[in-house]
Amino acid sequence: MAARVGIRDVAKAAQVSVTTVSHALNDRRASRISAATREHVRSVAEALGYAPNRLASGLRNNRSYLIGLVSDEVATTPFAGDMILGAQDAAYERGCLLMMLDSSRDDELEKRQISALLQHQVDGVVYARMYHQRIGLPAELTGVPTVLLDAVSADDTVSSVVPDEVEAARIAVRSLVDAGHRSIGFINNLDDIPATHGRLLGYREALKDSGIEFDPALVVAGVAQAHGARAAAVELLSRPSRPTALFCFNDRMAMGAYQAAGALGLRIPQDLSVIGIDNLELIAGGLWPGLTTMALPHYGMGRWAVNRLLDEIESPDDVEPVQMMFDCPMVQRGSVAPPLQI
Amino acid sequence: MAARVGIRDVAKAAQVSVTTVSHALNDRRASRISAATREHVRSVAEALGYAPNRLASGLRNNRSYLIGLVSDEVATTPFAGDMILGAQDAAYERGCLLMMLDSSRDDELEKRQISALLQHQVDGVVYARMYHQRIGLPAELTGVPTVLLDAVSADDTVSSVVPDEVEAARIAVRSLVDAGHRSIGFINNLDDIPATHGRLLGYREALKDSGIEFDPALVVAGVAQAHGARAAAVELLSRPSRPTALFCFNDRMAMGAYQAAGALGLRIPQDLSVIGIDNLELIAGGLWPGLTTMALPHYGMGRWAVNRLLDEIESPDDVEPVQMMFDCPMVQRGSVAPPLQI
DNA sequence: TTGACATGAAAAACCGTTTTAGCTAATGTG
DNA sequence: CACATTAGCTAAAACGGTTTTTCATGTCAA
Repeated sequence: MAARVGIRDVAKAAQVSVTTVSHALNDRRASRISAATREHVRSVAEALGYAPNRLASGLRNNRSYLIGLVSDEVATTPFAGDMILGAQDAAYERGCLLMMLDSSRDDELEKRQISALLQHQVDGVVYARMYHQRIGLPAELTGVPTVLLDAVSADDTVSSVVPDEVEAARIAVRSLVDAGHRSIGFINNLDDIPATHGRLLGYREALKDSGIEFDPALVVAGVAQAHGARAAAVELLSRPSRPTALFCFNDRMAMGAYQAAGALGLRIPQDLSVIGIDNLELIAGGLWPGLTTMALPHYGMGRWAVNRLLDEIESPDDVEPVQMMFDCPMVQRGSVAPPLQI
Repeated sequence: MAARVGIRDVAKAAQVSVTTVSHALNDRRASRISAATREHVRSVAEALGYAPNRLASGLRNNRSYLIGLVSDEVATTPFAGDMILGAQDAAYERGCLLMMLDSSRDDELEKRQISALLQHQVDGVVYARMYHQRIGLPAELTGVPTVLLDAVSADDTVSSVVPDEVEAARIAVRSLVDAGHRSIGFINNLDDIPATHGRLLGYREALKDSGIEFDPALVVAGVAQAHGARAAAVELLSRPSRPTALFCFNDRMAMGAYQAAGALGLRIPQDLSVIGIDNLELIAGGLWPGLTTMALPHYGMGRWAVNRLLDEIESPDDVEPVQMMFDCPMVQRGSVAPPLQI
């Protein structure tokens, strides 16, 4: 590593004091320095390839320009990348870098990892979960600027951002209604999480808005994976008067619905329309025909979380926490069509 | 944020000098301090909840305990999480934290991002690619300890780790042979990347080892996605004497093969055996029946890269770069069976 | 001519830690 | 007993920046 060039080297080369160099480069007290000197110093710094040592300036300014991203299940969650990327882009745009931490395994580990983050003097922490949930914040984070990503806090003491589950389901179901379907099945998840309840609510509201009576028999549930939906879908589609469309809790379950349809000899979308949630390219783009689905706004939520965090850090007054909801856009592929018997 | 407790506070509370505190806590010059004092200082530090400021110690030691992870396409690559997690686990075990950076978009951005990393005084950089490739290292990284992850350098100047493509393919194909198949199709990728050539080579070697003559007509190619394999598989399986098994370039292409089989009325695994590469849980676990496939060792490669990087950082002599290859274990699900006509 | 004020630049203090160089008192050696 | 060694501890000097304070000019009004 070539001996780093420091502010002293620049000062020497430019024939001025280190103070002047600092003032010339950071626009802080710009008034105290002549334009000519500033330009001179800047060109010398550029020529020398000077880059400030963030450790040193962070030490003095009590600001590291580091943000911790604490998450769970990064490895097994396909949208993790989008959330991370959104967070990272926002951080970079505002001059910060992201420090990643995955603590899926145990709370003890999470504690120690968070304290490692704090030792590195992170300016704040984005506490991310890989699916929308309601959580309590680890005690280590009290007093540290924090924003929740894809989660809400049990007590509304910190800002958070989550997708609007109800609206996503409502839009999905309405699109089926608009295509002409009147008998729409819902393959739901079994877990007791906000998405499960929110999407059921949205399903019911969309039906109500369209003047279709809610039929509990059309709602079935399974584990949130392909095989969980397969059995449920087979059951639903084998009935004498089967639904003409299925709204699935997520894309994986929609994959199971495809398999059930295939087993029963139903063509998608001619005989059966299917819509999912998640917009997992791997599945939605890989299925045949492509799956129409609601995209979860992970990238946008990641951006929002970091931006909000930096806002709160940079203006420590006005710290009223904000609970944000993001809309889920629909991504049309080829799995929705009008029902045959219309 | 409660006023942080620093080494001075500990010194004051313990009635000793800051020097003594530093010595008592870091075992460095332990000989110079009495056991009694050390214990006393430690208990006081513990009681006060003292945690050292890594920025300050990094400044002094010229060691930040930060590692940069530069990657591309994190958002769109399903294995990204595994690589990141492996890297992060290894880093954490050795007292470091990871700083993430995704520079998929453009080289100019990558340059600036890497320089941001260097300003934060990272101890080294893991330069990761999301699929096995041969690359040149960005100029900004010369002189910075670097290890390549899932990539090899054009000139062998830095250590690197990649999966053993040839061996993975050989094992996959051999397992089909062992199941009794003699006519095995290979649906390859079109891109000119090491995986494409390596897996073809492994396919040919496995056939040769088994005394089966290589038939170029059994090798077809398409874009590395489900639809790319679908057409290729339909063509291959519609021939009068069709292969009884398909080795697919990756799991997405295997998904296309499933679709082709379904369209042609072939049951998996009774009428057709399929094997993939990647072990994408989303696909391999979601398909019906489950897909037998070769797992790419992303987690292990991530760990290795960070450990190797820290080894090189911690013993700057002995910097002979190492080119490492990782084996790919087979994950059996339900897509391979003996051929019917045996 | 002198005091008030503006401007530009240098010097010093500071951030929290580690390391170097001393200092003191106790111990060992002849 | 004189002297060297060493154990145990501490003050002070880094580390590389930023911020604050101080100082040296120059300008202008009274």
